[in-house]
Amino acid sequence: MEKKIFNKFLKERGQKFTKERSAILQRIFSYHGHFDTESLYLKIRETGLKASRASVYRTLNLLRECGLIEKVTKTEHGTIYEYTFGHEHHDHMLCIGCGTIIEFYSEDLERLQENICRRQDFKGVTHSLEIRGYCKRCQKNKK
Amino acid sequence: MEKKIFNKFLKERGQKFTKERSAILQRIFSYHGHFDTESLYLKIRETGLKASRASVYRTLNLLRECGLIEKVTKTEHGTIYEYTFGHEHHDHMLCIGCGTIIEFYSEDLERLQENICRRQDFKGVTHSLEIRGYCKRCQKNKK
DNA sequence: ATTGATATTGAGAATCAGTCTCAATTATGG
DNA sequence: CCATAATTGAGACTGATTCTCAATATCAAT
Ligand SMILES: [Mn+2]
Ligand SMILES: [Mn+2]
Ligand SMILES: [Zn+2]
Ligand SMILES: [Zn+2]
Repeated sequence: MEKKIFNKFLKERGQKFTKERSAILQRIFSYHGHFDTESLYLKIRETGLKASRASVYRTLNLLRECGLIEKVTKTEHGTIYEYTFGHEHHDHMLCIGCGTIIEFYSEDLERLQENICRRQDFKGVTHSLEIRGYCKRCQKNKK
Repeated sequence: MEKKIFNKFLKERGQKFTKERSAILQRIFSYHGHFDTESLYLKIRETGLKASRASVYRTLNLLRECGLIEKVTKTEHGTIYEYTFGHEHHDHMLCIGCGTIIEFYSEDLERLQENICRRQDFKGVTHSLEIRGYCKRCQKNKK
């Protein structure tokens, strides 16, 4: 399914659906969640498939333009992406203690943001809300 | 006022309030808003004061720890900070067209976020909400 | 004011994610 | 199969940020 979408996207731009791009897409699809560029690159090597770092970076940009993945956040160690096709929009809590990412979605929150944009004559396209703090477990460990 | 705070912060850690740190703080204070590291560095040179890039980076980190400034966002061209002391908390809309930053604050939004955290047993410390889209002017220009 | 212990500075080296180069290779429509 | 244009990958490059370390500045105690 996602292959079809990517293929169509590439065709429309006169670009090619190569082995490397296929390998990258396949691996990302296997995550069904968050991943960073370097892990992705290493995972691909591990599994015998091949694609250079350059191709991984290039393909991630294509997949983003195509709408299959999104940047979640930039850490000191690189950009974190997530596979979004077939996943509902959501925002993130990030535990400062252990790095855990909690996903959440609130209809009220989304609606409220739309109202705020309207009030400012701003046409919102995307947004990212990241709440940093301590997860349940890390709160306990601190005591 | 902000000098006093920074000074106290440094003393408590056995650190020194040097000419360079003073120059950097002074310049930041003159912005009363958003700024990026490189502009800050250049501005300091322009005005005859002196501080190396290394000192600017080091001092920005200190000021952040001290709570006088905050990171707003990371762009491809570097980190953007803002002076927060004496300014109320707010979030940002970022125009994809022209780069304009609009600040906004919503009591409802803040309260809603707190509720969401509570529901997940998450202890929120900070958050950043960035809405990307098109400002009033850029919406017009597109037509 | 002098001293001494400690923190800071700055020039340039180092780091590191991400991008670019370009010659060799591959996909694709006909 | 062919021709053409896109892609690949190794390694060079970029640009922001951090690190190194010898020279210098700060400051509390004398
Ligand atoms: Mn997610
Ligand atoms: Mn602001
Ligand atoms: Zn945690
Ligand atoms: Zn605009």
